[in-house]
Amino acid sequence: MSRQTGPARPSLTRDDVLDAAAALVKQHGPRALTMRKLAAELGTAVTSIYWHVGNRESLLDALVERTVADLGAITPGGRTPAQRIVSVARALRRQLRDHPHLVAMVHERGLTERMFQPAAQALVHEVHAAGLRGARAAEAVRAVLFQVVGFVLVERNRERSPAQHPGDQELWDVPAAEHDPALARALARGPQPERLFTASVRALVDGLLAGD
Amino acid sequence: MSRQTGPARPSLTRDDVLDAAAALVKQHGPRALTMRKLAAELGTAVTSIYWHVGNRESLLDALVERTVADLGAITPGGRTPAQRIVSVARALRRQLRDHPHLVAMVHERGLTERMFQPAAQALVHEVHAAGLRGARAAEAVRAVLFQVVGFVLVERNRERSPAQHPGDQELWDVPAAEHDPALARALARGPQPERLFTASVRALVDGLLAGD
DNA sequence: ACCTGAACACCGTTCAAGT
DNA sequence: ACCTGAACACCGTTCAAGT
Repeated sequence: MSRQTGPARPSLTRDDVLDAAAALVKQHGPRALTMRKLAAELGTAVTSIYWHVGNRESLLDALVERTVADLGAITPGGRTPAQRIVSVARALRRQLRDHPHLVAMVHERGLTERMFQPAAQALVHEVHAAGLRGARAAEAVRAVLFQVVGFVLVERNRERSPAQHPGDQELWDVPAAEHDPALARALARGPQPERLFTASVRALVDGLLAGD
Repeated sequence: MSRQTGPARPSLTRDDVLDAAAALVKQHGPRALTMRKLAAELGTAVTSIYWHVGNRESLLDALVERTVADLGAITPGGRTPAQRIVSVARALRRQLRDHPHLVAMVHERGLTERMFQPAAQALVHEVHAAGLRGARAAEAVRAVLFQVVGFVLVERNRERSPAQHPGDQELWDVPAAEHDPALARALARGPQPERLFTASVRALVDGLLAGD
């Protein structure tokens, strides 16, 4: 249970701590990140870690901060503004899915706004290009952001607890699909997140751009 | 730190435990629900609780189960199917907001599907009335459910950590609002959840019903 | 059937002490 | 400036023992 990567280290760095913490989180999630396990992994006393990062909470803060900073830009693609908005949403979801524990951690820390700043900037631009102005435009941007983050949160959770207590089949079938076997089948099959996400965002964007 | 409600209790009941647990969660959230605090609150030994509920995890499971069961029906209102779908979404959000810790607990336990069964049934009905069939209908139902749950999750979190690290103002203003002071102001003001929610759901539903 | 205290293995964190 | 062990106050859970 000592350091497994890299050569002998002269003295412990704040970055060493962050690296080891990141590795632990990546493998077993934030709950498995224990100050004591971390110390064991680094081959130091628990209290050394406190000297470098303050405490567990600020360690996690720093970790999130660093991960967010490394995310990379979001560049829209597509011809129409609607297409480009959808592509931003998909890129954002992709980023979040690539760092499975990040969403929850960002979410718990209330850093959502900061985290989605690049995506938000892109969205502002595209929404403007689509002709929305003022409060309507702001609302559209936020609607998409909430949609994406919310979706990924729900989706991530579905994956973590794979066997929903009542299986999808048994849960849906009774009176739901009224004379519509195709609907019944689709419900029983369970959601297909990729399709569902794209369809949802597209519908939302269409609705937002259409006006009321 | 002993029992504060009701008269002397002859012997500890599983329901007593659940009641006390519910009270603790209601006041300070699930994290504050400690087996030892709970025992203190009930005036019993910690180990008695284990006899009645197994362990902390199943205690929380039971708590969620009971709360969900007590939620009450969702009855759509409005004239057009679109209006009725929006009203289901709003009713669902209302239910979730009335039990501030419920969403997160349900979410963590992967009981989302079960929890939204009543709302889902109503949605299936309305979506069908709106003319959607088969896989399209199923997708619409799920899109709305994901939208509502995701929104409430994001929203709840925003409330828990009120001061976003960079304030909304400073975060948004730089290049975002291009020659659109009203947009800049709206972004700086921060979201108005009630309005945003309604607008989002309406847009999503419009988009879903419009077809692609 | 129900309740108890003692004990175990884990936490995060502080602090005085070392180099 | 950096690292250490000891200690504190908390956890969840098990178990043998009581009534």
